[in-house]
Amino acid sequence: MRRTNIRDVAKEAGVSVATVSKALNGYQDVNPETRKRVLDVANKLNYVADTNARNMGGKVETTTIALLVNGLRSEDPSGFVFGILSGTHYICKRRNCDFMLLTTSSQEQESMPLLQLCRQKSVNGIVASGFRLGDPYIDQMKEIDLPVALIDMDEKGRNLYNVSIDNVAAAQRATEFLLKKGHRDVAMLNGTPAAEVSRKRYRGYRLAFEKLGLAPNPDYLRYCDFDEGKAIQATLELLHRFPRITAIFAASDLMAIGACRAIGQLGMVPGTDIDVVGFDDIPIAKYLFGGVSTIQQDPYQLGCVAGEAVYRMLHGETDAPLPTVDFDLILRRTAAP
Amino acid sequence: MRRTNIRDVAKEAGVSVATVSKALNGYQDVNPETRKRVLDVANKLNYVADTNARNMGGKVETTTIALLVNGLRSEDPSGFVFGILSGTHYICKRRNCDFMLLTTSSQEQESMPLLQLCRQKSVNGIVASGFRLGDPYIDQMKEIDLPVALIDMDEKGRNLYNVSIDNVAAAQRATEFLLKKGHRDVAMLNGTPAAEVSRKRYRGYRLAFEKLGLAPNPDYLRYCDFDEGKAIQATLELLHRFPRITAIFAASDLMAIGACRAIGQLGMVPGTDIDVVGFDDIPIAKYLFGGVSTIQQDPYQLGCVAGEAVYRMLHGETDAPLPTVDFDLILRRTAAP
DNA sequence: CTGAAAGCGCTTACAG
DNA sequence: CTGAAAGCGCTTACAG
Repeated sequence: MRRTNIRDVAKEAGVSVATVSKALNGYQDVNPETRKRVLDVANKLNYVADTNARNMGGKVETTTIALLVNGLRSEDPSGFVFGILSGTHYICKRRNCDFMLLTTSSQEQESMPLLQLCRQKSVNGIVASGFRLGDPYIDQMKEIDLPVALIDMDEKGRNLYNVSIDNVAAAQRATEFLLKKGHRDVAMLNGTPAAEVSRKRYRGYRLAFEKLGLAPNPDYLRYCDFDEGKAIQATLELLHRFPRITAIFAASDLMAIGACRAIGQLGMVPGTDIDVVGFDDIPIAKYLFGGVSTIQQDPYQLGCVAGEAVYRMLHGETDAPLPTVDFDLILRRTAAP
Repeated sequence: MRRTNIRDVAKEAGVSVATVSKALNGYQDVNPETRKRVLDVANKLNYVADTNARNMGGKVETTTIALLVNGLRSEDPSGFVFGILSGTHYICKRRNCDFMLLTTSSQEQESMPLLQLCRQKSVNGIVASGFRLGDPYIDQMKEIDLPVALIDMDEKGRNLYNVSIDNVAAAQRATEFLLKKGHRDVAMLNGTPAAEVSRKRYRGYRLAFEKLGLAPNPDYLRYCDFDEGKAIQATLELLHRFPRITAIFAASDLMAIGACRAIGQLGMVPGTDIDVVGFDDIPIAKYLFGGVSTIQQDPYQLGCVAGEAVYRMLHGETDAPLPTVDFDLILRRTAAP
């Protein structure tokens, strides 16, 4: 059962393949009657031009934008990956691009250069998420000829566009809230120095203090790799060693949840005895501990902006500025006003 | 900046393009030395064969499996879509297929036939999710020449494979648990008659009664369209009209959560005054009301099995049976043993 | 073991 | 307005 091709349509319509091609592609130098006939035949025969052949034949080209995720897991409790994915996909659909999901890992990054991967998959531009400082692809993104929108990192390159909320400002806002409430001994549970967002959130935390002529106690900082279990341990240890601590700012909700659990284990109540503010507003945040106070960011919006950035770079529309992605401080039980 | 093609490699290696092609594709009738030289040159030149040309030239073809989601939203609180997606993607990666995400809606289904969509996107097989009885694509799936794995529906077709847990058995198990606890007035909050899973879950609910020589009270059934708000209303109304009801089986966790909220609004406690069992085990289920009892199913596994089914149909491997996707009854606070 | 040539299904200058 | 022909970058019988 051969797939009907342009020759079948041409024969049936009694014209040349060139005319079929032009009619189907909306060229104006085709007799309206001829066009109609061709369109009817094509429809009747259920004809759809072969994408591969199209991409080779002439100038027309379907553009494919890939979402490249580093370290994809089978679960996505924070909804972060899904949000970015659906945002990017939405833009692809609206802009008539193909959407492809590509995943990689540190190991795979070593064995296949980014450029080769993109060519093999016929990808024209990529939205990248989940990368960390030192990942091989990060360097390659700076040099590569394809447009790249990089989420939650801060790297410069010819075709590299950075997409994220203002992590410094967000962390500063969260910390300022705690300081204004009167807290002075505010600990921070951070992710990892390898994550750009961790550096920025630390800067914001620090800035909030500095604006009041204060400085955070360096002993109050712990890296927990965004892991709930590690956050529990770190919190237990912090509160034990430094009983003066009255508030904790965590660079992710999972770590904030860990902190709250630890607080509970010590017989205290988050939001009553120790204030806790997290980051992300993941779906379960509003349900736990009567509600975890947190910085809300919208991954769907990140995905949209990133996708749109890639699309525009692909089409030379670099003038119009893209919207910034906003954030919000959501106050719930674990750190009430 | 032209992309290096096979001719560049041939020239540089001092052989014909035919030889390059064979060497790169692992054909055995190539002198090992020649092969090595070609590989080295290709590597040096960062050469990657153009996928479009490859798919046209000869028999080799990269196969693309698409996940086709009907009614994709920007959020996925149940994690169901993400799970299926990552499962299907995993299989694609393992099987060396391209993974594409396609979405549709009732409206889009009307305007573009499934076959045309698949051809336009050069898709070779599809995993379909989110469809309902009466959707135009459902009928087309039965006839289409591409292999299709359809999740959570029950349709027969030449190239159509159904993937789901045994919804009847799962619903039966949940209901049996409630009956064994002594409940006799067990209400059911169902989704919609248009969803195959709703019909099956109702059958399971019914069967559990019948096995004890009983029958469920038809007045106790409500369709809430998998919506939390509607479940709240339905539960309030049910408990008001039928005070004898002591347990509720909901065909989704969101509806179970709605039921629990309604119970709370009436000054009662889920699991103490009224037992509630849900379905899905979404991420927040374990946190709400001290834990919602529910039927757990693993969407990642569904995605893997569906992807694998498509792959096998694509390669004529229809003999080896695919694993069934299992489920589990998870008992928590809202319906304790 | 190697290569010249045909062919895959399109698009697009170009000639008419 | 229409069509013959070249060309896109590959792969694969086929001949040598």
